[in-house]
Amino acid sequence: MAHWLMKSEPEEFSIDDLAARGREPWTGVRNYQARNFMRDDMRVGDGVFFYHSNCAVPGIVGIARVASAAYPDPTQFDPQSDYFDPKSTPAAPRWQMVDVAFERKLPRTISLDELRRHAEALGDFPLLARGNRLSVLPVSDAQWKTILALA
DNA sequence: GCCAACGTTGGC
DNA sequence: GCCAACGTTGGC
Repeated sequence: MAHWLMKSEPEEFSIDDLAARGREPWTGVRNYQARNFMRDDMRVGDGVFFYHSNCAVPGIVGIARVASAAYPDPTQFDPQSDYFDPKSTPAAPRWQMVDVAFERKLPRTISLDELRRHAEALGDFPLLARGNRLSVLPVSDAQWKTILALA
């Protein structure tokens, strides 16, 4: 079973929003590397760290699960959507996504700052890499355990 | 709001 | 196929 970290801006969609909805299509990923992780490597049941980005205290706030195989993100075909991609067509969709299901909220936020303080234990963790901007990234078994133990 | 990092676009 | 310009991400 693989593990992942997925970023969301809490003003757009927070862990509380996911808790309220139960399950949510992960729309709006427009980065090929992130898409490829969802399309090629994610499996139903994989664990996901839900990360709040672009906010007062960025960090991991909860646990979710991959709840579907990848399928085309409908927002790419919708001219009204912020995520509309005029170069994409239903016959040849560019962007894929998965559904994500709420599992639990962590008792407290494991902040980016705290994660940095455990950089050594976390080893090669892409979230902590300089200039990292990926919104979907892999988490190793060891990293998953290390981070869960912090909560 | 600033700006560093970095991905994408498009002219050549 | 190079690379400058531009847009976006996301921490601060």
